[in-house]
Amino acid sequence: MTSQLSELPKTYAPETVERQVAELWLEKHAFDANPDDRPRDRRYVIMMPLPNVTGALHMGHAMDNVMQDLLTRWHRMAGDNTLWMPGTDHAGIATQAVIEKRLKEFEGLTRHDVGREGLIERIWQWKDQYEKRIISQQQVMGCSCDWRRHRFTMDAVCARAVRHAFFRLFADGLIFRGKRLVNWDVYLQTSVSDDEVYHETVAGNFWHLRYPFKDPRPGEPDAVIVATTRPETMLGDTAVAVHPDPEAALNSAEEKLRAELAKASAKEQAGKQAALDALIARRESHLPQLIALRDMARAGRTLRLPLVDREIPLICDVWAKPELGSGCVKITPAHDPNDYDVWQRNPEIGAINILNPDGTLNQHAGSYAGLSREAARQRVVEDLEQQGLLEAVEERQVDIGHSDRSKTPIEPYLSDQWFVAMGDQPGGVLMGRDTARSFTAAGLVQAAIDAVEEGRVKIHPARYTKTYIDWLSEKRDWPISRQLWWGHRIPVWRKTDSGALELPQALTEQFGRRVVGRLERHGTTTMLRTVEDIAHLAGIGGNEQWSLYLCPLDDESDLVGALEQGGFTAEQDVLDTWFSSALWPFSTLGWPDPQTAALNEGQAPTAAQGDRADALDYYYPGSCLVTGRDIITLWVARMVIAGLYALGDVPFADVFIHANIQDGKGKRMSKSAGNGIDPVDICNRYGTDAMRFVLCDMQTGSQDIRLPVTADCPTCGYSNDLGTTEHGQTVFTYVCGKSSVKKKGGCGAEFDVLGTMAEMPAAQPYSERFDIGRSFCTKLWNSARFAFLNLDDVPDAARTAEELKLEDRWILDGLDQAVRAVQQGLSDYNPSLAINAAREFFWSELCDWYLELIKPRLAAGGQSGALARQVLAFCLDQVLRLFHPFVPFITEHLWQRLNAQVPVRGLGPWAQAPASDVLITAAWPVANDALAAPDLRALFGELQGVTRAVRELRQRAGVSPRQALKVTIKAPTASCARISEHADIVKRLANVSELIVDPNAERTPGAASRFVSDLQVFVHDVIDDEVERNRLVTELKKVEKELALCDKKLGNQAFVGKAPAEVVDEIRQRQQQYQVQKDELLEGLEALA
RNA sequence: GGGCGGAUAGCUCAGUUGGAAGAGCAACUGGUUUACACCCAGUAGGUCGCAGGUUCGAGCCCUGCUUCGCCCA
Repeated sequence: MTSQLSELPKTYAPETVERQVAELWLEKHAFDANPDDRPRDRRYVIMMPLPNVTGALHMGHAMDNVMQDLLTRWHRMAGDNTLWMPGTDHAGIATQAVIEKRLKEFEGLTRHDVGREGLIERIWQWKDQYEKRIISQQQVMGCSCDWRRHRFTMDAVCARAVRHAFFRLFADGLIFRGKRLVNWDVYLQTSVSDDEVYHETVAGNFWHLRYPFKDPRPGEPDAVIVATTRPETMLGDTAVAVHPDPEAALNSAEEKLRAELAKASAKEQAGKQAALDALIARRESHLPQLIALRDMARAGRTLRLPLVDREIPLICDVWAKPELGSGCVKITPAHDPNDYDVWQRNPEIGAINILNPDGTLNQHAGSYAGLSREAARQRVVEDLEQQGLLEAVEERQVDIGHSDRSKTPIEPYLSDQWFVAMGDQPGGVLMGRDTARSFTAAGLVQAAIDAVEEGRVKIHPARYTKTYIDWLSEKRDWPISRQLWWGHRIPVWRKTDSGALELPQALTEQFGRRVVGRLERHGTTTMLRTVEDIAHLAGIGGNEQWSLYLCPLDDESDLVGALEQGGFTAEQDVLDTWFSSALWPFSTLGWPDPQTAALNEGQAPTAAQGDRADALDYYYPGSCLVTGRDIITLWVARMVIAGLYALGDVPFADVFIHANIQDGKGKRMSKSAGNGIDPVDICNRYGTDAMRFVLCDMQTGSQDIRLPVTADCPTCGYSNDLGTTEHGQTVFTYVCGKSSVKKKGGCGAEFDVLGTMAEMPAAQPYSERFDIGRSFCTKLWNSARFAFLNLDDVPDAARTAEELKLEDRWILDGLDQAVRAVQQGLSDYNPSLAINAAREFFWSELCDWYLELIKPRLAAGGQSGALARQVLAFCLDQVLRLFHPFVPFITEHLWQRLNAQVPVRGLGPWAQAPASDVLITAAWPVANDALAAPDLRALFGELQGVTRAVRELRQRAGVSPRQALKVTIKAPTASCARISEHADIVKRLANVSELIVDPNAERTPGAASRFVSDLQVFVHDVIDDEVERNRLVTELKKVEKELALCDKKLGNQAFVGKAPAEVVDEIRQRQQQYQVQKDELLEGLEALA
């Protein structure tokens, strides 16, 4: 009875299987999502967190993608109309920084050498190359995205969405221009957001400077001392501040210290006490002078700022801390965030910007103009010292912000920037204009906070909700301009002039539809939204200065021509990347108008097809956003805001935050750090499914994941643990065998791990963690192989549960429990729980027990064999379905083979397996009460217990597994019949030749014994009586201990009185069982004596 | 400085509302009975970071401490 079909190869070969299966899915259009008549609750949409085109994907992205694919495949099988929307992000600053760096390294050029157009062209080439690479990586990983809908944040569809969103925000008065202190990257010459700044503590100095008063009076101090870590900024000082009420400030500082001292631990006490003493001493040493200075400030006295010889006021402001330093502080509003705040409170002091965009000093720095920051610092210190104005220099650890992009120190810098107003607005903000869901929110951020607090967006794990709310609650305006060339140009034209304001008619007639404006004059802002709004512009005249900002909706020539004709100049800055990313959940679906979206050739339509809804209507709002926690504030919050603003509804109902992948040292994997590994390398080495299995297994929901990485040296083959191996010339290379821990071997040759160093031999990194994934695939493969050897002529007859044997019903019950657990695990965003429930069933129940049990039935054939084959085919069918979302390739391949051999499966109407030509769209298994057999679990468990006891006794006695044994079970009379009935199970699995069940059995000489709850198992003729006696003594001690524990508990009135009845009952039963075992043991010992 | 998370077997990690401490890998012992040695059977290994507290009962709840990491200022 051999199969028509060829036998499966003995080992699983992922590379060929994966290729075939990928082609099959493509051929079946299995990833395509098209609107149909399925209702809203039967749709499932995931918008991919768009990877940026800076570089290729690493294992962290692999985790993100696999999680999304897992959910996508699960929902697709469950019958949802499922869309997984792929795409890539232009990542303005990151990408431009990479290209500029390469330009410098390989060609020695700057962006100014190649020009705006030239640079952008180079970036597009880079983008094309890496986008291709990223998509191919995702396809290798099995991502089942609808590739026909792939978008890029700078393509025509997304660009139009950006223009519309900007236009609408502008018209609503939510976009404004203002002077703000920004983080200035002097290398890239752009502002960077707070999120793009990292802090490092470095050794620095604290310089104490002396500023003389302009004309001190007798008895007054003739100078103040201020301290700074950046002495060159003194050139931009516009004031010195002293606290308005130094005594009160000292009092409150003292009170606070006393409170801390009171609850300080013994260890901290000494330090706190010293601080307190110092503070009290200051009252004597500093307070009188600070009060004098305060009075001088109130009297309007001024100081002479050294070096530039500028007169600056002494002012009162709470930023000055009487308890620190001299109690006075220099104020540099244009170059320090705190000083900027002081300026906001004291506008009369003004602000002086002393920096050029490239970080050199400008004309305001007098004779220091043209110097770099570093050179200026040195000169300023020297000159002050020469003039006797340098009081002291302290060494000090200084915290310095660095740009994440260029790795250079950030300079706080006052400049004009565009912002989105995130806070509450007078009159509120209309959200979802022109939609059925429009509503008015207090402000953009408030709408996003409400959405989460009201549960319309749920974040998993829930604790990240706090991160989201806390960040948003600050309601900070969003700076959206970037001084870059790569990105969406800010669509604003401006003109600053005085006198009459006239506009070309081509502009005025488009007002409200294609142009809106913002007029600023003498400190007031007027929004120009309609033709009527501009009527009174005619009234402007005289010498009055004004600035008019116009926002055109598009770049059609009539508008651009009119703007040029009117003397307007276009903004040079581009938008923050996150502006376009925020629109991602709907820009990708064709917003604002899916009917007219400018799709690429061959792409799936966004427009309505026949009587089907358009893509935006059908797929918005989406279902789940899957991402890492670092992006909650940057992106998740902004998508919620944008979705609510544009469409009046949240972009997704759930946010699934998964773990980050770390290297062996616990550092987050990233390409730029050189500790990343390419998932494709792992797929090639272990198989894609193996990688996916392990990623799912590791995603437990609470912790980040450590992935120790190894690389075999390409020169000598030595295995280097990259967690301890030392780097070579760059962070991307390592030196074989050179380690921070002592080890032997290695040849000392340098190698590369990412293939980025062309001239260096490259190693392919791997991690032993993926072994278990490969083992799993092999096991699945081989169990299927075994099944196929036995699945010819499987009947398709309807069966009843009563026809089945114990093991059949037991395995179906196990299957049902697994189905429920997998469903629960996936619903709870706990892939590890889900995959392990499935694995446990498949491996520890189906393979280890069921397959072993039915082997004789399969061999014997007949009715019992036919039944076993039918059950086996059904179980295999269900196992493949259950595992498919986790390990799609191997399961699809085996499914094809199963379909060919056993096209019709199922045990009858109560246990169906609906046919499907491809597994990817086969019906997902659902919980089935008809399969459940909870009453059989205890019985089968009892038989497993006996089997294990016999195996253990055999092993302990050193008896070969091949030698059959004689076994007697002493059981309570009530249990005897049911155990005898299923004695075959034990006989088969423990290699027992003769099994007697007897309520009055007694040990025979040479028998080893073991308890299995209330059963006692005797394995005959395997042991010396002396050995058995010793074991019984040991066992007795253990049992007596347990018994004493039970007795103690039950003797405790508090326990019996207060604990729940079922808990007390359980202890009683336990006590009883130990009592029986104790009696048996004593009896046994007596017999041996 | 504020917030969040981790510390459980040699390693990587689970542990649901408090009610006899778990898995995988590694180790050890035995095994090629025709699916699988990437396998099977069996064994050993833990003062759940430390100290208090609440409770009849704490890995889990509360307080403090030690230590590591992340986020924010």
